Amino acid sequence: MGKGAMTRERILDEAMRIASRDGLEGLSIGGLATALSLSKSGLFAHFGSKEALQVAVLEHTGARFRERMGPVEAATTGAESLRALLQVTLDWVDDPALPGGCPIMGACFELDDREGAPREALVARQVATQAWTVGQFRALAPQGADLEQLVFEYRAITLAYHHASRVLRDPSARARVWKAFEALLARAGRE
Amino acid sequence: MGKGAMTRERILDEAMRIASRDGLEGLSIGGLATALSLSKSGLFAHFGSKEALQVAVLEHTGARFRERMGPVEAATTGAESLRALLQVTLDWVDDPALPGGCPIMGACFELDDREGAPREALVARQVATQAWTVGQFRALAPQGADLEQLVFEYRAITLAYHHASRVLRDPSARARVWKAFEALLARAGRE
DNA sequence: TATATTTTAGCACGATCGTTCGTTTTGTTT
DNA sequence: AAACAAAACGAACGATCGTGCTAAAATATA
Repeated sequence: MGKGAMTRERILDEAMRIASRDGLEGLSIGGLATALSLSKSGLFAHFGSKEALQVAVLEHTGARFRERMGPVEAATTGAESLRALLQVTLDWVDDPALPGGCPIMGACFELDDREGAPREALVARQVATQAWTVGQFRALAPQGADLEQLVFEYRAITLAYHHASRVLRDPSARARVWKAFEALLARAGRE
Repeated sequence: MGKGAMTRERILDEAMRIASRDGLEGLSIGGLATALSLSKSGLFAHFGSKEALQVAVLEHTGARFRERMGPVEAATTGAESLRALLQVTLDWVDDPALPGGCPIMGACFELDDREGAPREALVARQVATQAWTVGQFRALAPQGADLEQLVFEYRAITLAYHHASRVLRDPSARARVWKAFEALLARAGRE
């Protein structure tokens, strides 16, 4: 890996951190450069535009999340996979490297009504994740089950965790998540 | 109502609209003034600071939402109340006056990690809403039920609607919401 | 080590940000 | 109609925004 690629990684790690707090729009080139002791123009040259930087941050964030999927891939059953995914997700949201929670969840509420490359990058990632999750539910639900419905409710739980934990600062947010998740699993098996 | 109060209302209606798209931070005094054909300083004088404007927008949004609660108050049972609330919420999120969805939901992911008056105003409102919803679940669930858990899952559904409808643009988002909600009601009665 | 290429820095630009000030217009009250 | 209060305006401020351009420094290649 050349030097350019290395600084690019350093930049994106810090950008991910900042975007988790301030969002992709609140992330500024100047502030990012200062935080890394780089010149604004030097940093800028790595991406060419702010929009390209935002796309890079989204992809970098997805890659960093994917690095943590070891326990999920180690699982053997659909239920185990989903349990592991949820555990990884909760830890991800609470990671100190993300002082403002998951930047992708934040981007969902920031880019939902904006057109452009960042939104497209975001949606593509969301759709891919959704497809994977559908597959996990297929492995544990009886044939004919409404798999997309189950995924809808699964994502609902993760969004509610973000809300309960970060907005309300409810200390029992994790317990609520697991209770809701097990109820969902039970319903999936029954349906 | 004096003239000052009238323009203030006009300002806040437009500010709510813009904040729904661009968030409370993306909402700018200059842009808001231009959209209303007012001078920047004249508009600014109504609030004294951007932070105060943000707080005013949050409170104004809450008031506008409360104006739509008629069907909810008309309901007689807890289940009917919650059904009506959910219906009102879905229509609210999709209202053309809010091109970017509910500004309060957006604020939840924008202010969650920021300290200050706007966050406090937001959380106070969320806590009050939560208390009201707990009361509705109490009216339909058997004694000893985990009411806070039910509210957690109720809010999960509304957050997931925002996501499915606005991010994924899933045309069956509403159907998913109602299916999840009826399942939740059934579980509440059983528990 | 000399050369070619990549990476970083410095400086400046027009635009916009939130905010302050003094003035002028508008509305209300006596 | 006169006097007062409220509201809106216009201009300017320092700061920061994203984005060019050019030169210097650092790295990779020969």
